Amino acid sequence: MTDRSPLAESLAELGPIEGRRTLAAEIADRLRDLILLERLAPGAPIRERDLAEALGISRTPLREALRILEMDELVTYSATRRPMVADPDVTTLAQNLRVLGALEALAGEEACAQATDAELAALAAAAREMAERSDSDEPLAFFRRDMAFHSGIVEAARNPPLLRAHAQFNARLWRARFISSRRRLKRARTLEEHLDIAAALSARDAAASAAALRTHLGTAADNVAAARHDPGED
Amino acid sequence: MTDRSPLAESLAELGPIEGRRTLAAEIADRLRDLILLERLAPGAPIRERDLAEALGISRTPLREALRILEMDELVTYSATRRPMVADPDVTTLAQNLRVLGALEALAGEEACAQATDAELAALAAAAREMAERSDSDEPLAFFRRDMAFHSGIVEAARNPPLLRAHAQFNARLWRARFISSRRRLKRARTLEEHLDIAAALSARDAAASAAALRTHLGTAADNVAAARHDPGED
DNA sequence: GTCGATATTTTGGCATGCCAAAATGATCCG
DNA sequence: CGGATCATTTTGGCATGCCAAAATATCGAC
Repeated sequence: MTDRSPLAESLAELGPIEGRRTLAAEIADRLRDLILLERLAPGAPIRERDLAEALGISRTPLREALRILEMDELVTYSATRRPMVADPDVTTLAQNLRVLGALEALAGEEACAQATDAELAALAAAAREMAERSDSDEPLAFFRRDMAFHSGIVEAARNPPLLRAHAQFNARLWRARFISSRRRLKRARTLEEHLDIAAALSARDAAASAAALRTHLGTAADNVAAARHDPGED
Repeated sequence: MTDRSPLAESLAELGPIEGRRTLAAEIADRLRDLILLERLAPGAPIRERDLAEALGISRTPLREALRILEMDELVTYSATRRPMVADPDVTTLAQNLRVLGALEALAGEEACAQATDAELAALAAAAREMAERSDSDEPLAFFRRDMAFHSGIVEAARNPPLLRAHAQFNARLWRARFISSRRRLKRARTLEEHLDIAAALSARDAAASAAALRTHLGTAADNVAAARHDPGED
């Protein structure tokens, strides 16, 4: 590190100025996780005072966090401004899924032009590994691999705004996709499609990648719809 | 209106419960306009106290509004959390524009399936009218028609999440697109492309609509890049 | 005169408090 | 009893105040 005065140095050690985050952002992340994992049930009302106390913070940063989650559509407000955990219906989920499909298709295209060979190889390896472990993997582990594969594609596109938008829509759909993923019905198809996608990417065939991703997201939409109509099983 | 008790009625008249909005949301909208119209200059630091006072509100709702605009990427924060009006570079604008293109392409596809004949006719009429008025229109009026045409397509898709995402990205790009639109360089091409889009939509040809919108947004990207490299003129 | 240390001011983050409006519960009349 | 009315409590919205950290100004040494 560069030379600094004794005072400046001691200050630097105690208070890192880089990458500081606000409580609100931190809380938004925590709440996001709680919502995705259904520790906060969909449709459940959110009482600011209680939740703030439970989190050990005051209402001000909590309210800012709720604003963030409102933009993410993970928290909605009643007509009388009472906040609650979002609980989108099938139609809304399908609409979001189509947008996600368009975003991933674009990501696939851009990844063909922007990704390094190493990245594409890693994606291909991930798809292969998923296929091999398919039977042994626990639902959550399988699902995480699935999500990581998709996120990897978007990262490879090297388009930060796209990455953020993708993360946003992905979060909205996380729960629904996880639920439908637990029912192993179409795992085989999912895995095939992943391999198709990886192949198209490795060939740097933008059109094929986009097409493969679109049909894959279409499959996801079918799965979500099916899971909603026929809840039980797992 | 339905029968109500005298008391309930008088209360209803004074305090409309429907569609209530918060100050923060209101302020976010106002600030959005101020940013888009450059009454708040790109890159300018935002002092919460001053701005709150200027708006006649306290810092709390202003801060919540800034959170909203941060998600919209119209306000950014320095490493030390000092808020300022966003000032995206050309690369970022191009990246956002590609996302916007993907969103509009999807909107075009869905509009082909969802829009009413009347909506499509209105879009075609709008494109035609724009072409006719092309020479007489003031830059701002021309630009507003342009934006309205695009928004009309997205509305016709009847996909609320898509509509919101589109509005978000559109806002990010508003300034840049307006600036490039003022330089009338490629008005003719813009108008042609609008007619192409309208034609594809009227034919309810999803693939053609998507393709036309994509190339159109590509043109927009070129225009933005050109305007940045060669500022002056108008 | 310039650079660096230190004092001062400014700024954003968070907590607290108050208020109006909505939700809830008690009450009274039919 | 049932339903409307009124009292009570709860809740979210906003303003205010305090604090720590960053920015700026001040000063001093070389």
